[in-house]
Amino acid sequence: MNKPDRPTQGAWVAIVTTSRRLLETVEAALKAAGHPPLAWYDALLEIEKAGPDGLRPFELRELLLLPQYGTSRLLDRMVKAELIERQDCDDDGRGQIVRVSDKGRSVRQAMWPVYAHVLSEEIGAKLTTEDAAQLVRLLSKL
Amino acid sequence: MNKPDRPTQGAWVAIVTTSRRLLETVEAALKAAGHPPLAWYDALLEIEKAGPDGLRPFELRELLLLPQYGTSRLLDRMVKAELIERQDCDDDGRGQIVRVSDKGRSVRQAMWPVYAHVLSEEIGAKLTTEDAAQLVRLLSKL
DNA sequence: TTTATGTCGATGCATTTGCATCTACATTGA
DNA sequence: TCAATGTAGATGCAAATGCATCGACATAAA
Repeated sequence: MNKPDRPTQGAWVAIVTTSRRLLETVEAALKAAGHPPLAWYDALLEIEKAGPDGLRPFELRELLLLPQYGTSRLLDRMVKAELIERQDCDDDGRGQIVRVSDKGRSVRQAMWPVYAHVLSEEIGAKLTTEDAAQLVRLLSKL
Repeated sequence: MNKPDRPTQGAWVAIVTTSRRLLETVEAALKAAGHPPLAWYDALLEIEKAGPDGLRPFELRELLLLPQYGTSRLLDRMVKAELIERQDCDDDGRGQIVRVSDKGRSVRQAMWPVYAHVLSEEIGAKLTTEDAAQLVRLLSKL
């Protein structure tokens, strides 16, 4: 039961506060532009990447690391917003297939510039390429 | 409206996923040990640091970067759990003073080993002191 | 003083999350 | 084939969060 040393605590605080601040900035920018939250972007992206065959909700859950009920309800809302379509699965009577709609595609496209802009300003402008690579290297140890 | 480059996106993903995973680990450990969530720890720590004079809710809000209503309700719950005491402020008729109770102190003390253990295992064991310092240096640019 | 404006903190209401559990189908194995 | 067990996804209910607004007091300006 070791106590974390000072540098460890410093790293922890830096990670948590930085990530929280950046997330809030992104969410605020999306909301200000009248877009859905970031989670919808992530979901739309994965569903889009899955192509015309669509994606099973449990696959999305694994990709986004969401709880099962969270996934179910996220999909509910996105269906209601007509960004995706849910269809019963042929192969598996328990399951479903989820696909993006045209509207979903265009919403995701519209979100990207807003999202990208924040990332450029908040990260791209503040880290050199080497900094960013170094940061990834360090974080990937965790 | 620059597009973020690859390293920038990589850094973003690394920050967000790492921080989420670590936070979930900490929260899960606290819950498994029958303790309150991490936010309570942070609040208790700040209130304790404020000493016998206590702390004004708006000061806590600034320290923890919480929304105003979030602070108000966090304090509600902590008062109900008898970890802190709320008292009307003499100087300022609108305000209050918040202080830790003995129970609050002991709960925070009990939380710390659980918290510390996760930090040691998940960060301390995986980063050298130099890594941690470097990480802090990079994140503090953001 | 009075009045306007600002700040502190609470709260009603809608939305979201968390937890536990449920239903329906699938798979294993006797 | 039929029980037993496992997996996909939904959902009722409680708790937490977000948003807007309010009431009470403070402060500045007339």
